[in-house]
Amino acid sequence: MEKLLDSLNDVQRAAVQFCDGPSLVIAGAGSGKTRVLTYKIAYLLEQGLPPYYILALTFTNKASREMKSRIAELVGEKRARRLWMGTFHSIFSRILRSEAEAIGFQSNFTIFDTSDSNNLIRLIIKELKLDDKLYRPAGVHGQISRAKNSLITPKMYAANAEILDYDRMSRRPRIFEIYERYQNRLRAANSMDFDDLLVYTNILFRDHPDVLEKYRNQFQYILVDEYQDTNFAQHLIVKQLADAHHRVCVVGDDAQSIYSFRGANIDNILKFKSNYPETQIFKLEQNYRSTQNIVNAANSLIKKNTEQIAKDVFSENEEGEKIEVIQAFSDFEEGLIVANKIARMRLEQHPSYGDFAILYRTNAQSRIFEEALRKKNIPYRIYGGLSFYQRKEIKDIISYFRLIVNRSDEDAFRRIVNYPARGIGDVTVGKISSSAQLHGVSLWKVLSEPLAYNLEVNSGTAKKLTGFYELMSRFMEQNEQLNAYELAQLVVKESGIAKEAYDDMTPEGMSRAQNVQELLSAINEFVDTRLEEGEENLKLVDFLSEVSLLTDQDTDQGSDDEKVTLMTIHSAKGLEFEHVFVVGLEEDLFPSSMAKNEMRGLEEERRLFYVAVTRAKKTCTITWAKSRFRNGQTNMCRQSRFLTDMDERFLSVDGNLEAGSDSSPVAGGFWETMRQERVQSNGASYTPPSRREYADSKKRSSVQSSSSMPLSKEAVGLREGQVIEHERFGRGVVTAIEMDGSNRRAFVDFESAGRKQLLLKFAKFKIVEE
DNA sequence: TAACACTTGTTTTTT
DNA sequence: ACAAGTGTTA
Repeated sequence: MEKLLDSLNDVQRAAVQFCDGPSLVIAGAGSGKTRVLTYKIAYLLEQGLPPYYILALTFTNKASREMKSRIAELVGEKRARRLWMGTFHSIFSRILRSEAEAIGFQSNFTIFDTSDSNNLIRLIIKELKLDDKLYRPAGVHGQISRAKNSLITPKMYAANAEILDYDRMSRRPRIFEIYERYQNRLRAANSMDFDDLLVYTNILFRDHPDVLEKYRNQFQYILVDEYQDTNFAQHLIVKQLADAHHRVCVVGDDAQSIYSFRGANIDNILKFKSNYPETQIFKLEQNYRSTQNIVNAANSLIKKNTEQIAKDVFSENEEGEKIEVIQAFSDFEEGLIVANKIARMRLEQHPSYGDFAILYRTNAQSRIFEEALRKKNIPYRIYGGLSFYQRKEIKDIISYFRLIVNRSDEDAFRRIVNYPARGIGDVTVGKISSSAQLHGVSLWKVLSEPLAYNLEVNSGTAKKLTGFYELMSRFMEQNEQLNAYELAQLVVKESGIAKEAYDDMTPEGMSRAQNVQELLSAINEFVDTRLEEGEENLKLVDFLSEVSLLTDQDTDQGSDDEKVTLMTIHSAKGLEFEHVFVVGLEEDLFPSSMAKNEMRGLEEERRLFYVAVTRAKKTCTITWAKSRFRNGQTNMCRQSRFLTDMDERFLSVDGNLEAGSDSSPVAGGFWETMRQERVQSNGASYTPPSRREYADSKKRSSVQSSSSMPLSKEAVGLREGQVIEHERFGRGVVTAIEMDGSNRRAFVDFESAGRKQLLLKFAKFKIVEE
């Protein structure tokens, strides 16, 4: 341990060793925050505190997994595993499951994700016969979510004049009714949405002092990472748990608070000390990550914000290159410039592709970079977009699981009662639903005793319903014996999903089939790894409770891959790269048009930009485009105000930084011709493709391999003419490669299996011949 | 009831 | 441009 402490600087060490009271660690970007947290936990363990007395809360699953493995390196796997470490949502869902009865739930409650919530809200809006133009599910859900994050119950909501005024002003005065119904429906379905996990934890602690006492005693030391991103509900949970002993350490950086849209309240960190007057504050100000230039540029940027904790982040690394600011003529050219620069840097120095990251404000920007990179044969990996578990076919299967585990789950019921199609349509479901509402029971209950609830359907429909009922009942019975994987297999087979998926030979169908397969493997892996860790034979309910809190951020992490990383700035938080490109620095994009009107919003955008720049270790390049194709139109753009927020001493700008005056939108047709005629030179000149070619390149761009690239699951280097060996289909020649949304697919003539289309994301094969 | 064409909103970020 | 939701037709 001594040696361990020696590797820390003075402040870090002091922060690690201070364990007797509340502490606030203000951790500037790149200042070794995670290091302090992990060492601190190791230190606590070393002092003799048992691991299960330590509660460590993180913001993402990924962060907690990483920290866990780093702690395991320090103190051994065995002890690390017994820590209570995870996201707020996962830790408290675990606690809620074991205390479920206290708050009137069953421990197998379902967790709704955002789209589940939106669906339910849509349904309620319909039932209330409200205008769905005004009451858009996502908007209403946002409002409800905000209320929940502030621990405002439906009753409080309905009694709060200020909120009601606000709703009336936005011409949606009946949100309070929707909220109440929504909450009742969730409860009736033994379900919680994400926010409920925090709300009910608070209620649990508030109404059950004995339970609170138990966890207070258990969690002798509490650590919270990314404290600047906590919302009121989270803050209060921590406060309640820490109130007795005050042994709580929160770590964060107010300058990196970027989640207020989700209810994060920067005041939590700004006012931590007033909650605990005896708080010790540690400021980690030395940045070990970036060059001086990057740190200085970032500092000059963040200085423009008003609300913040004073700190002086500095770097003792080399001075480094200035931040290059490049203006592109169009979004298309922006992609080319970045791809070219990556290629050039690869030649001149020798960085691995994994050292590069392209960071953007919105996911929609990724595509243009994908295309540019693909043209240059640069391998890349995209994070974000729709997650595996959001795909329809996956959600459908999961819904089977949900209904098996929790028969009150109305949403799941609706989803699968006619999937695969078994002739039970909207009318029938409507009948079941109104009968269920009339009698105050679940849909499943009505289905199980149709006569008792006066369900009137014709005999044909009745037969179909019985069929579905028996099918599900069998699953429910089997669930007692079989483990998650065995049952999942059974469900896929017997429900007819397997048949439907594998019979469908369209490319979409094949991809669906592969997704189903992928899900089964995931479940298998889940059961296997848990088995290895010595846990019981896992049931479907265990898988479900884990999977509902999983996001695409967590699925495939092979970060040291030889691939350029493309992601939003939000998902880049906490990461670092040698060479970072921050792209799309234009007004109304970054800062987003949504945020620019309010001071707070604008400052948050600025912090977001700060986060982006400080991801870079060696070089940072910023680009913007004078025109951009968005929502089916090409628009002229003005350069972002953030560019002039930075001290130019740390920048190297091509052209001038004062934005041009052209801000009027330009019609697409006009712009297309411009595109063809104009050749912009930034060292790299190019001839814009004709409209036709451009469209083609989207659909049918062929990918060539660079031989040094290791063949991964995604088979980045696959190109036409190669011979591959496929797991199921054997040998075949690649005849073409196409893009299909975010998926690439290859057309292959197999020697024995004939012509097939493979989704490269999932296909398992080797390249045998060039 | 299912398949299909049509209309509409969407694009800020995610546990 | 695109996906998702809605309404219309077979």
